[in-house]
Amino acid sequence: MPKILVVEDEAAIARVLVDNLIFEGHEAEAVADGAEGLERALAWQPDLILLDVVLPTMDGYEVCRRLRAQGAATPIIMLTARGEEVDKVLGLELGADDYVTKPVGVRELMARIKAVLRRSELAPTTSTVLEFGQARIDFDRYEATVDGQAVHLSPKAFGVLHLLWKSKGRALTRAQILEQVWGYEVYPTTRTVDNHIAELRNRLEADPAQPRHILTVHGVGYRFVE
Amino acid sequence: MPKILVVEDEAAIARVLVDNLIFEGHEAEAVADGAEGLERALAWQPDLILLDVVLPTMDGYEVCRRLRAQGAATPIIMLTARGEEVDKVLGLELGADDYVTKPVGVRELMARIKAVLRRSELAPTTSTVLEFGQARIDFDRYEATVDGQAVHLSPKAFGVLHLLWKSKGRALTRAQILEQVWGYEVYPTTRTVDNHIAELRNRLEADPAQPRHILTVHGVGYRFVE
DNA sequence: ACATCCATGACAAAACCGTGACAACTCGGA
DNA sequence: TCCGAGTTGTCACGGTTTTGTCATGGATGT
Repeated sequence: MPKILVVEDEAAIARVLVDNLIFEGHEAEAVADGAEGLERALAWQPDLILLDVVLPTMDGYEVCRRLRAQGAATPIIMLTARGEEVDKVLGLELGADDYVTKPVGVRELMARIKAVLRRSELAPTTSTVLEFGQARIDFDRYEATVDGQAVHLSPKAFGVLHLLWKSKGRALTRAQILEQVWGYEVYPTTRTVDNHIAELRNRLEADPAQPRHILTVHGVGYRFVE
Repeated sequence: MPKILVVEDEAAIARVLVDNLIFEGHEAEAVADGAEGLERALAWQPDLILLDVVLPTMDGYEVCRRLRAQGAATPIIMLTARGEEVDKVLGLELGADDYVTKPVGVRELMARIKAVLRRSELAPTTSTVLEFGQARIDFDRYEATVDGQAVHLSPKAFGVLHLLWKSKGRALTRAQILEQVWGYEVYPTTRTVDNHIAELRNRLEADPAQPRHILTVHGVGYRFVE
């Protein structure tokens, strides 16, 4: 259950936010000024901070800067009024993870929160090595092995597999795969994708006729499971 | 091509909006009162709703509240007249995604629409996993399990179930189901729907003869309850 | 010039879908 | 309560669409 700290001086908005956060199954707390926000953030160690820019005692930018200076990696979503300078918020200088412009729909805000939380959970997945079954694929080195034996994969095959892996589990249409791997301009037949899928299965699956990882979703496209 | 519903009682404004939306490449429809708006929103499943606050039969706030109560996640842009009490906190609570004050430039409104649509695409889809009884269906992965055992569903079956779920609780006619899942041009017999319902019941219901979730509404169609 | 890669099209295999027929059921009226 | 019209459940069949596979020839880079 993620802990979320709301730093917001308008009581009505703070209440709405906290209520919704709790309804979404988070643990939520609100404080009304900047100094208190900083203190609470350090003491409570929330998983995410919703930080208004305009605050008494210390503005949101400053809170953000000081947190980062302390080495806190907590994701921060800034709440800015429409028309405020937004560029610097996301810059490295401040290190906020996202920002929203008020007024903002609760639904959208909740969605952003989910997105940021998910990203921060997944963050350490910097690994470029995929392993499944007997196969091992290193996308940095463009190397693949099965049972320790090197097998050759074409560049496109690497691309397709990488995309499927990044989208782990989700079914992707052939059009999506083409767009992502081939790029916008080029548009080969969707049948082309099948070819590369076949190559991957033939070279990586134990039984290419009964694939266990590179799966077909009839009428839709393909998906990958580890 | 995103579908956009305009709920606006001033015919002149509604017409301008619809014309512009169509010109921008959207599919657009207008209705002139609140109750009708709610009904159309549920039946047509638009991708975005432009919702006037002042409406006959049911005001915009109420339409918004009821939609959200039904679990609809459709993005909503509220249209308020200048000088009206724009209670943004109230709006926040109701889950509108943006506000626009009339009179508004068409260009600005179109820009907002684009922004909201883009955000809603990027937003992490509010759970694509449906669970009921012993069944679990992941619409992203096109994967279904019962008691943890994988079961196979055809693409159309996924489509039908997804629609019923989005309209949870409400009865849908076979014609509505065909329109949403199959699309405009194609019009198979309504009996075809029964087939896919049968497939769903056979594979997902504990006792297909006594369905507890995928229900028949005699003389109307089908409805789904969790 | 050579090897690799890749897009295309043709064909076979598999999955899916629509249809129609008939049985079972529902509901309202007699 | 019974009956009949209309509605829904079920099933199997055949056509259609989608996918797997392969061979061919063009493109690219060495």
